[in-house]
Amino acid sequence: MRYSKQREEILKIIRNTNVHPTADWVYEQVRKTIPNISLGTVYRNLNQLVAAELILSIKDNTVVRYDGNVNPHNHFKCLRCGNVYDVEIPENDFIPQINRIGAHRVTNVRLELEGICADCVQKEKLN
Amino acid sequence: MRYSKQREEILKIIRNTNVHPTADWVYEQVRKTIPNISLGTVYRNLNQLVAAELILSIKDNTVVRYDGNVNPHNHFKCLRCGNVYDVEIPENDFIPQINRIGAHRVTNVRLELEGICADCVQKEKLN
DNA sequence: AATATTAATAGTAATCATTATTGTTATTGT
DNA sequence: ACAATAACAATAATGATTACTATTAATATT
Repeated sequence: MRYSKQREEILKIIRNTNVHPTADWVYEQVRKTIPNISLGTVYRNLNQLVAAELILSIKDNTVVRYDGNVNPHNHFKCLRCGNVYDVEIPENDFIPQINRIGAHRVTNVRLELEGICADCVQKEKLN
Repeated sequence: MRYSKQREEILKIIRNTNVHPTADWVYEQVRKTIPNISLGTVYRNLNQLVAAELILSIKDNTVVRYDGNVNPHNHFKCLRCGNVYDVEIPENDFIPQINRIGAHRVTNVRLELEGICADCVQKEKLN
């Protein structure tokens, strides 16, 4: 993978946010510094960065979101505001029980959490 | 929701399979008995059946799959053959620890499992 | 440093699952 | 039987993503 300023900028943007951006959001951001970048370039580079394991991709409904935090962790989606949060869960607590599901060999466990985030819970209390 | 033979047929098809079909698969099946049914009708009815909680929808990569089993359960996807299996997990074992993730209020926990299914493990041993 | 090689780019067209639209048909209440 | 309207078939539109093509730029080689 040879260097390009487009890819460097895209990686920097993803590492400097915690909003789990979509390709389109990244596109809007990177256009501020590289105005004539192509949306296709953003998609291609996001895929390359995922392949190189420099970022993670998470599927949210119909869109793909990206995450600069490559440490194993899970996600919590707020059903009210739509934000996606990183959550650390001590996987050891429940993974062992999961590895023997029937006769299937489990290699990958993803926990998807939904609910109301702390901010929205707070706002709810104010009403 | 008023009656239609199209919806009845779609529901029957989903209840009589365990392949977690896509909209397109359902469309091909239902065309055997209702040849001039429209793909749009299949999509609209699948959405209505999900809203009525008569079936479940599960997202698999870029497509949506449907499941006639509405009891709480999780899914295991085989990375070799692509099949999606229902798996029953005693949720009680790990859910309690999860409900207190930070200050977020968790209402929904989905566990997505991946690996090699029993059939593929078996085939692997034969080689 | 100049040149050759080819990955990466910008711009745009194509794809694919899904949803929306429109005119017609079928179900249900009166 | 008839009116009201949910559901239909057919098809157009949408939106996220990928593919294509000619051009540009990063790295290797002389």
